[in-house]
Amino acid sequence: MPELPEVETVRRGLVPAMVGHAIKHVEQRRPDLRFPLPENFAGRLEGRTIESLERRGKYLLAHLSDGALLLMHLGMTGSFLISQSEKARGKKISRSGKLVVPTSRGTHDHVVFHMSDGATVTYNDPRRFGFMLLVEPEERDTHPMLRQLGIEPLGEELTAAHLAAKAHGKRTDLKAFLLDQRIIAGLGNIYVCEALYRAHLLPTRGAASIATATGKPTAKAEALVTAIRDVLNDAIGAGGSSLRDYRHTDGKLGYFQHRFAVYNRAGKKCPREGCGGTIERLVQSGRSTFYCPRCQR
DNA sequence: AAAAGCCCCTGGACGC
DNA sequence: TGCGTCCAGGGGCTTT
Repeated sequence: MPELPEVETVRRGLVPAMVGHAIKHVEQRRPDLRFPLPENFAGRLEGRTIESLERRGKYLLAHLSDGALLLMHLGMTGSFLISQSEKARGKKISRSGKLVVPTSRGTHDHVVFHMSDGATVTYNDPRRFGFMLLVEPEERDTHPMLRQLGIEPLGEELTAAHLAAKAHGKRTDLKAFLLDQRIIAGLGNIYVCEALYRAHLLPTRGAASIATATGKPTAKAEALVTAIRDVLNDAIGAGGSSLRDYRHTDGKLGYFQHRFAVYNRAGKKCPREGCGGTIERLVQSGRSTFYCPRCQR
């Protein structure tokens, strides 16, 4: 799933098709994703224009012209595909007289947005861990799904001092700390592994070890902040990672997975020049961690 | 209050 | 070819 770089890539892909355009029609093909879709979902969207599309952590927030917010999360396997409607590209009729639907309809296409400019935006999600909710404008920061979110890692709030202050006194290991969306919003299993590798820090070390006894940042906290920013920016620059069913809004793949140093590379050589170590896998709080035991301390 | 498990769901990879 | 097992980018909820 989509972590911050993938969600940001999706957001950028959706903007031309959705922002500034009205939602003409919504096809809702099942009553629920992870949660039930909102009451009268299509009716509350149709006729509204999407004024902007924001990302907050791993969430997407579409600001609608009536003030409402369409809150969307991709879960593990959610993706959007943009295509042109039959009308916009001209209906194709086969010799038998049947309408040929230009876009193949996947079995897990759950919601289809038909936009006023002729684009269709299809939400596909095999595991249905994703969700869509409608949120009142004043709930932008207080809705239960958003209230607890921590800082944006690409904003100015991510500093060594901030991280150290949050880590001070924590009993968890550093990996669980970074995965906690209440601390930093948007990091997931891949980019936490990659950031820890870049910062030369063991995922199993205590979170509090990036701070002094009084909660001040150490050099480790500085290295971690730099590593987090760099890995996220590199991944966004590469269009995110495409693992399994994850795709861009245009159906193309993201290429960052070719640059994973540790994620999913157990048994392979550490890519660092002259290291010669082997990437190992371990399980922390039920999830795979990949790291280089020679580079990371 | 914080931390650790369990669970939601589908599908792909792998072993037999 | 078929079946069983394990694993997967997340996160809410329940239990300790």
